[in-house]
Parts: sequence; structure tokens; C-alpha cells
Amino acid sequence: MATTTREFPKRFDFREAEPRIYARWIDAGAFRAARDPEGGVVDPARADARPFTIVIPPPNITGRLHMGHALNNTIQDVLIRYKRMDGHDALWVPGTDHAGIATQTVVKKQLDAEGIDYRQLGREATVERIWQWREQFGDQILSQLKKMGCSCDWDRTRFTMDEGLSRAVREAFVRLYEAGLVYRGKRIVNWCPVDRTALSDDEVEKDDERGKMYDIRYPFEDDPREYLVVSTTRPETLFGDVAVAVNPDDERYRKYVGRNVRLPLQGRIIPVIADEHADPELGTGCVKITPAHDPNDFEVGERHGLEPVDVMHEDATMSDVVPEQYRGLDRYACRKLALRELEEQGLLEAVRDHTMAIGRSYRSKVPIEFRLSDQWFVRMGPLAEQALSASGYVKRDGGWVREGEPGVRLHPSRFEKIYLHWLANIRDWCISRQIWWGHRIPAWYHRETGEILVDRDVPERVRAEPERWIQEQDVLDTWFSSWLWPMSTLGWPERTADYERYYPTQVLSTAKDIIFFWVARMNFAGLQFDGRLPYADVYVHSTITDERGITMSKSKGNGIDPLTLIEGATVEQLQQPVLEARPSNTKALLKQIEKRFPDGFDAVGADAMRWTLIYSINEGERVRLSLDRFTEGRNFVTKLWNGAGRVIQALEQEAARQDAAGVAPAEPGDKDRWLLARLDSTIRDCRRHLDGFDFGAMGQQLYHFVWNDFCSWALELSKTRFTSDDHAVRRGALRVMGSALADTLRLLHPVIPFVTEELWARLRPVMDGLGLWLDRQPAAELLVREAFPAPRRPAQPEVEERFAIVQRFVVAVRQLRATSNIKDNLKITVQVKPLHDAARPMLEQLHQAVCFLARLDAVEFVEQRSPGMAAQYDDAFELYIDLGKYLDLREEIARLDKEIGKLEGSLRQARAKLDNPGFVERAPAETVEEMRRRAGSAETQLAKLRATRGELAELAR
RNA sequence: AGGCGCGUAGCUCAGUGGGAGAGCGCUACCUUGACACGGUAGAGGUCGGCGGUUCGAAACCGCCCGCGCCUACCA
Repeated sequence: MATTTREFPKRFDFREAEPRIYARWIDAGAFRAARDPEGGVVDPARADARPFTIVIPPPNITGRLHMGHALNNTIQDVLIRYKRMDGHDALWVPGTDHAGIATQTVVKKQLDAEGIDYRQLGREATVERIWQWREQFGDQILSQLKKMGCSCDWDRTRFTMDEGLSRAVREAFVRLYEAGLVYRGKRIVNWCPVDRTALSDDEVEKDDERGKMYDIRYPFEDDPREYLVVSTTRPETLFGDVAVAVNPDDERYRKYVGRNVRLPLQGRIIPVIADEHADPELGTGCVKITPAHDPNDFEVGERHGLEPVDVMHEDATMSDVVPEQYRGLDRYACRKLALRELEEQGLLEAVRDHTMAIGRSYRSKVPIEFRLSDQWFVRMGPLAEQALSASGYVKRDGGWVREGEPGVRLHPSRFEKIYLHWLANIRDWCISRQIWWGHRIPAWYHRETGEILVDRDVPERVRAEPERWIQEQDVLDTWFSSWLWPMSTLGWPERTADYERYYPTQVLSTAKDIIFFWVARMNFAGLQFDGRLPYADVYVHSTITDERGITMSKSKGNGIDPLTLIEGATVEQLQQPVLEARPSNTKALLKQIEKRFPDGFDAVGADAMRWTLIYSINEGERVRLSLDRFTEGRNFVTKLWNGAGRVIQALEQEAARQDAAGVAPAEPGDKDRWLLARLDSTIRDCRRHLDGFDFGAMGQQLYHFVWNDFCSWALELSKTRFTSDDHAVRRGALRVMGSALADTLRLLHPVIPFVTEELWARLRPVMDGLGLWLDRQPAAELLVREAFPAPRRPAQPEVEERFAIVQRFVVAVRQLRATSNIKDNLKITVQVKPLHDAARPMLEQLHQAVCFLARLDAVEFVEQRSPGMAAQYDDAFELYIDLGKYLDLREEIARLDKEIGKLEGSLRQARAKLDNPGFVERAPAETVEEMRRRAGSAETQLAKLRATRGELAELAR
């Protein structure tokens, strides 16, 4: 075998390796599902395996990859790679969302910059421009996902406005319309005056803001000297008032009900009415009723049969129903003028500071207007009831009670309550948007009769007389296509081969802020159109925040760009987001960045990013991240790289030598059995954690295994055997370490796919060549296609216990060395008195390795401690070091005092329990026994320590 | 206002009834042959407070304090 030994680089060159490896996976078709969309076999080995499907939450085509995407897609990739390796037919469906308002805004700005008014350009041409934009930039975010290593089946990439998905949208709309679940109505909607469109409740961000409350006098019609004082925050809407309401139980005002008041500034006569809506506690207790501009007032108006008066245009300028001087004014200009005139007329009684929640458009950020308009709605009640039933709830006494098992499980489970609460209090969903980019509502109005036709395609009658009909101008809310996503991407409404095989899917991973926007609605759609829920489990990940716990956002400039991690950034690039956001502490932030990263930030690679994200996940509300944490993640990748490299180099050296070919490797010894037992435990734990969506716990397990068990102990202990002259011993160590490393790479692959694939490429051939696999030879050339490891044996606690003696022994020597400042390069001889049956055999068997780890010349076994020797006491052994030669007496006495102190504390605790009759009587026998053992052990060691201490103190005199 | 969650080492967080843990940071020492993106040893904690349940509470229950998130209302 003529393998030449190669250099092993100190660091994983991810810049070079990641693109190369990703291309290799694509070439190999490693991400493709076992069957193509028509049902043809792609991978015969898995063609009949159980499918495991995830559909990606489609990122907006306008989106740039942010940390939330990075986290969510890493989670999905971990799951899909795990299941793929574990024998499932794994399918991860990718795609993008057309993001109606967001995309139209981006292109509108582009047109603005070119001096083109999109309204003049017209609907068709503008939509054409948006399509062009999406062809050019719409897939950017998908290529960023590729950089992260996401293993989507790219041949199945979908777009919410592609032909199939558009058909699905029309189908869903028509079916709902025919079922009476879609209706058109005049309602108060959230209205964005900048984008001039309705917004759903979820698209409105509410925050407390400081404002004013105005008390305005409304004089009575029959006696202008008398008046009611009305409190309002929106004086400019008074032109739309149709009544003044007081609470029917409010003694102060009851007598005025039925009289009329004169509307200030306009003179219109309106009635004083009694309505529960008026809160006596609030303001003056009199409230103006403006049905066209307030949802509550709209209801009051309906109750009292009052006709709404709309006072604004769609851009929130005042309409012609207001007095002349106000017409065409912006709502806030109008407010200013109205207040001035009210004041001049002596009608403005008071102005008070007032904190109130102001709703703003999530997109344009301007305060929304409540606007009365014709909109399309989905009736949510019946859909929510289906979802509640599917979650195992039944309606009883007006409330919902859990009776059965949920059809979809939310993780963490606390989201179940939130989900239920939302379902039980659901409101109808306004689905029409007054923009051009999106699925145009498939409804046609007759120009004369107003008759409405709704159909999947242009109806026969419309085609016959096109001039008599006009199609609805509005498009559908973006989420109207998103809620069909798990179904439509797989072919619905056709029952395609894909749909039959891969729907329903298994897992949905998402951020919590879109549970209602999206997850709940997907459940509705699944139940309504297919009768099944679209997935079995929903994993809701925590919110990513910066190190201070503040949500990362563009407007705060505190985000970490995933591409910074993968590609690195200069100081200037790091500062860029802050400069764009310009928060109040801009200067301080810029300085801080300069101080912490004077030379910019070195890229850490996709693996380190993925590792850090997975490792940081916790069950709490948020995950705090900083650039430093990713550096720690990179350190882990480097640690694995170097540990693996040492094993691979040893294997390659073995392959290069001629003299040992064919020598049978020695059978695994205690140390080997320990490593394999630890590996088995780690595999078991990882599988359990993955199945339970406990990614953070999995990360902890993997970290500990790689860093401590594999590198610090197994590898250190193997070094002497790697260089042994005994062929069998050497090959025995290589066999175990090589095989354990292979399993470790398999175990880590879902989280850090690139570095493991790279190491696999170097490990597998040399292991094959040497024929040193502990069990079967791996079948796959690429790790991505390998099997996820399974434990070799049941748990073996006794194996781990035996090895722990050796670990404690090594640590004991190191402690004694440290207190006495014995340099590492000074090798010493220690004496041991074995107390446990396994102590002597273990230490003899691993003599060479233990000497290497503890920097010893030799370990001598003795019956007794000789006078003057320092000692370390353990339940399994006593360790002696010749004091005269090495030890600093005073430091050693101080150390003994500390040990004595610790043991005394421990003994006190144990004694206190044992002296408590209640404990001995009522605690389980094993617990009492364990406590006795502990007390005995502490007592024995304490006696030994005290004796030694006394002797040393004598000497020190 | 209601709901949900959190409070454990300087920082970020594990720990669901029986001897307080990890990583980072800190201190001291170490260029030893995979790794200084490393190694060894160490310092550091009335587990937010009070009460209860229990033989035994960081954990379970109640109240309080502090923090975060969500929902609704706020003329």
C-alpha cells in the first residue's frame, strides 16, 4: 500500500472547501428526494423508504439572509440531514414568497429613482417591471442558503406566484367563496395612507407613543350656552362625527340623551346617544362617534342606525365633506388648523398629555388610518373550530376544553396555549390588498348590474361580453398564497405523485412571530382543503437577539450579518449597519466596534456559524448572540479538525509503512471499551435530543464528547500506542480511534456538514486501505449519504466507572504537581496503594499512557505510605509523592487544609441527614445506603488527610 | 388589564426532589510532538425574596419583587 503521508493543515480552510464540497453534493444529487415529482425513481435504495418532508418557510424575494433565517434553516437542515442519514426518503422543499407590498415598494422606489411614476406607467407595465426585478434578484436569498450548506431539493424550488401555485390560490379562493367562507363587505380596515392599501391586523405594529388628548366643547342645538365636553385624540375626524355617546349608567349625562348638539367648525346637528361603549372613567365620559374612522365607533353606529361619514381620501388627506379651508389638507395639517380654529372659537377646553398605542404599518412605518371600505374577507370562525377540533378540543359551556390528543404538536409545548387562545378569539381575515403585485382576485363585476362572478378562470359570460365586465382590481394578501404552501408546493390541487407521497409533511420550523400569520392559517387550509393537517410537529425557535437581549433589526443596526461570519468583514463593513440605522448612540457603537474589532472580523465559516447557532439554542424566549460566540464556535470546529487530523495522520503513517501489513490489530482494551461506551451514550443522547427537538442539549453532548472524551482523553491516551513498535498494539489503537472518529463525523455531520465531509474524504480511504474498520466498511463515498450512527452496545456504566479511576488518578497527580510547582518537563515517580479491585489492573494496563498524561517516569505500587511523603486520597487508591524531592511543604499543608475543609463540609451534610430519624425511616433504602457510604468515605479520607497534615506540620517546624 | 415565560458564578446558560454545573471571562503556570483558535491547575455562587409542602427544595405550591414577550383596550 503506497499511500504517501501528506501534510495536515493546522486549520480547516473553509473558504476553499465549502464551495467545492457543496458543488460535489449537488453533482452527486445528494439532496434529491428518492422520487421525482412524477413518481419516477431517483434513488432505488430509498424509493420505498419512509418519506420525511419539510417545506421551507419561503423567504421573501426582497429578503437578505439574516440571523433568524440562518437559525431556522440550520435547524431544518440538521433535521433533514439527520433523517436522510437515518434511512428516510428526505425531502426539503425550497422556494420564495412574492411578498406583495414589500416587493412593490422596492420596485416603486427604483422607478422613483428613474423619475417614473408607477401610476402613469400603469398596472401591466409595472407588474412586468416587478417580474423583471424578481428574475434578477429574487433568488439571491436562496444562493445565500446554499452558502450555509442547506440541503434543499433545488429541482423542486417553487415561487408563490409561479403557475401552479397561482392556480392553487384561485382554487382555494373559489372553493371558499362557494362554501360561503369568503365574502365581500364594507368594513373598517387598517389602512396605510402611503402604500394606499388595506392591511391585516398582523401587519400593524402597535407601540405606546406620547400624544395629546383634547377636550372639545360640543354646544347643544337648543341652547348654545350649554355644551358637552368630548375627549378625543383625533380632533381632525370630528367632521365625521355622527353622534356623541355617553354611558347609559352615567348619572352626569343621562339627562342629555335624546338632545342634539351642534358639531363644532361645521355646524352639523348630531344626537346625544346612550351606549355602553362610552367609558365614564375615561376622559370626560363623553365620546364622539365617528363610524368611518374607528372600529368601535363603527359598531356603535351600526347599533344606532347611524350612517358613517368618511372625511378622508385614501392618502389621508381631507375629502370634500369637510369645510372648504380643510379640503385636501393632510390629516395632521388638518388637526393643527382645526385646533387653532377651535381655540379661537373658545371651544377647546383642555389639552392633556396622553400615552396611547399607535398602530403603524409594518412596512411604511406611518400611523395607520382606520378606513371604511369594500374589502374581501375570509370567515375565520368555522376554520378555527376545525383547527380546535383537530387539536383535541371540544366546545363546552361556551369555552374550549382539551379532550383528545393534538393532531399537531407544538414544541416547546407552551405555545399550545398561545395557539389555543388565538383560535378561540379569532377575527375575520381581510384578504384584499389595493396593490398590483400579487394574485389578482378572481372576481368579476358586471358594470351595470353589479353582479359578481367568481371563478378559477375568466368566466364564460365575461369572455362573451368582455366590455360589460370588469375584474376586481385588488390582489390577495400575500399570506393567502403562503397558507397553501405545504400543499401547493407538492402539487395541490392536483393529486400529483409528489402530493400523494410527501403530503402531509413531518416538521415545520418557524419563528414564533408568525405562528398566527402563517402556521395557524396553514392548519386551517390543510383541514379545509384536504382534511388533514399539513405537518405533525411544529418547532418554534427562540428569537435571536444581540448580546444585550435586544431583537436584531435593521432599524437598530444591531444585527449580525450571517455573511460576515461566512466571508468576514472589515471594520468599516461591521460599522455599516449602524451607520445605516443611525440610532441615538451611533457614535458610541461605532467606537465600540472599532475597539473590539480593530482589524475587522475574521470569517469563521458556515460550519462554525451553524454550530454556534445550534449550540446556543435554549428553551427560553431568546438566544443572545455576539460575534465572540461565533469565534468560540470556530474554536470547536478547529478542535475537531486537529483532533481528527492527528488520528488521520497516524493512519496515513501506518498505511505508508511496509512492515506491518496484514498484522491483526490487538483486541480493544479497557480504554477502548471506555471510549466506545462513551460514544454509544453520546449517540443515544443525540438521537433522543434530535427526536425531541432539544438542539441545545444535543450541542452540549457533542461538545463534551469531542473536546473532553475524544480529544483530551482518548486521543491523549492513544498517542503512546500510535507510536508503539508492537504492530498489533498500534493497529489496535488505530482501528478503534479511526472507527470512533468515523462515527463522530457521522454524528456531527447534520450540524457541521462541510468540515465533517472534508475529514471523511481523508479518513475513509485510509481506513479502507488498512482494512481497520471495527465493524462493516462504510458503503458511501460521501458522508452526506452515510448512515447516522447507532449505538453498538447497551449502556455499560461499569466500563465508564473503571475508567474514571484512571481519570481521577491522572488529575490527582496533576493537582499535586500544581501545588508544588513541579514543572511539566520534570518527570517524577509516584507511589500508589490500590484500594479498588480495578485500580491496579487499570493503572498497569495503561501505565505508559498514564505516565504520558501525568508526566511520570513510573508508577510504583506499594503497601504503605512512607513517612514524609505527600498524599492524595481517593476511594479507589492512595497516591504518594516523595516530599523531600519535589514538594513545597507550606503549599502542600495549605492544600491539605483546603481538602480537609471541603471534606468536613461534605461529612457534616451527610451526618446531618443520617442523624435525622425522619430521613433514615422515610427516605428510600438506596438513598440512605448511599449517604452512609458517602459519610464513611469522607470519614476515612478525612482521617488520612489529618494524619498526613499533622506529620507534614511536624516536618515543617 | 389579562396571558405566557424568565430570575442559578463577572457574562451567556444547563440543571424537574437526595453531595451546586458547563462554556466564556479572570488568576497562575506551560511554546510538550494534533490544536496557543491550545494545555494544566485554581479563584469565584445565602440558586431574586418571603412563606408552605416534604425526612429532605435550586427544583413542587402560594405570595411578593424585578425583567422580557404576547393579546386586548386606551375617545
